[in-house]
Amino acid sequence: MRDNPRFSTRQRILGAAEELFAERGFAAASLRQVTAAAKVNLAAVNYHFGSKDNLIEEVFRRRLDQLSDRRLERLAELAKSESATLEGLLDAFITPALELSLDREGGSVFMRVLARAFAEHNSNLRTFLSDNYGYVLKDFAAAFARMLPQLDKQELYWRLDIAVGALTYAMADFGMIQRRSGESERAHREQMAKHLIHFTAAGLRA
Amino acid sequence: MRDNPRFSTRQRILGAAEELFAERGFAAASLRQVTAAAKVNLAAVNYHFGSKDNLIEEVFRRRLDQLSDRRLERLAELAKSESATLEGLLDAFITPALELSLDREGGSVFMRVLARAFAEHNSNLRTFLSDNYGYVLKDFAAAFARMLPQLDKQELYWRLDIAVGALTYAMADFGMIQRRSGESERAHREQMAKHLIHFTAAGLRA
DNA sequence: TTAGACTTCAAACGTTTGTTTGAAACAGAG
DNA sequence: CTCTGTTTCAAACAAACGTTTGAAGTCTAA
Repeated sequence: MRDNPRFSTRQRILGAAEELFAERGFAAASLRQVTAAAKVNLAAVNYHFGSKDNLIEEVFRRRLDQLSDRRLERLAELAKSESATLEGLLDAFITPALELSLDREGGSVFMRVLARAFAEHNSNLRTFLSDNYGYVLKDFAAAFARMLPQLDKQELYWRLDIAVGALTYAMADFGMIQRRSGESERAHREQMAKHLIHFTAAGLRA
Repeated sequence: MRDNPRFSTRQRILGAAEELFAERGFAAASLRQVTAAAKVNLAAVNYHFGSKDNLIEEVFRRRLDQLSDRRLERLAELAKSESATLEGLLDAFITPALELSLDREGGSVFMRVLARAFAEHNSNLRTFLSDNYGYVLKDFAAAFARMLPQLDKQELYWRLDIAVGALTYAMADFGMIQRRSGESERAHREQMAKHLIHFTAAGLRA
């Protein structure tokens, strides 16, 4: 999609920006690199998005609106059913991210962009993410609290913090484990999600 | 130390660079910002380090040489004693990092720089770190393999990957948990290490 | 076919970047 | 003191940055 003429200028810029932000970071990826990769004119960024900062926010918005909705849908389904487990709750959080990362049009790359947002101590970006998507984490935290009543608030928050770290790091593919040759991207990601759920569930319950 | 005249120009630059790299990233922190914070002349960076890239490597070298040595010392002590546990092994890895992060001269900031190195897909940097400090992770991985003989190689590597993610994220203080008012930095960090060991040990054993 | 809005384009704007330069200031040894 | 090597300094370099401009091109509806 990065440079496919059948997509609009807007979409091509978003796709190229996402890839370059994941690869080089927000500051190091220049608009000239982005527009060259997207095969559009340099001025198109400021015409369609107003500024580089707005472009960065749009890159997040395009994916996070859908991701947040899917996560909350799964959480709502879980709340209705009587037989919710800790693994099910983790699955509700992880599977939408897994599906996004398997999206044919560059979804996997976005998870790296998202992890970069944690590394950046950029307060504008953190405020934007917290203001617009913080309620998702809040809802999940409440569900975890109900699932693990034996843990006091402090203890729970410590463990959720650690779990989010493991999830973020793994979904961004920062680790050392490479996809085995002959194994599909999908199979690799599903393996990862499986191990992630198993590991974090044990850590949360311990 | 950042601008304390009793330290050498070289040390002041390293200190200021470490802080700004942690705060803004390697690309976004400019040499002019670094030299201004260190209260030294702009040209001093190229005089003492040759280039910005060399400066970045030196920021890592200054801390990682010591950190790696301490970790391997603890690992060697553990290998001698007969009563090694999984928690002890995790402690051998984490405690040196904890001590570094409590170092009065900006050690805590360095853990954020280290976490940024994971987020950066910069291949020069990754090669530098892997070439110079990869043997530490290798030695620890072998020790974990001995400690968890019931896990096959694939399973073990998945879990270690996830554990390293949790550790990296937590030690870099990327999470949401804030130090409670009235609690010392040391007490906060020690709490974190305790939870980290408990959580990861459960995940590895699960 | 023409009017009007929307989109693309090459070129230029003023800043800021990493790096280099050559002279000035400093240190310790003879 | 003078000499010598080391360190600091202000100034300048070309290159790259985000952004703005006004004209050229494209499309739709009348």
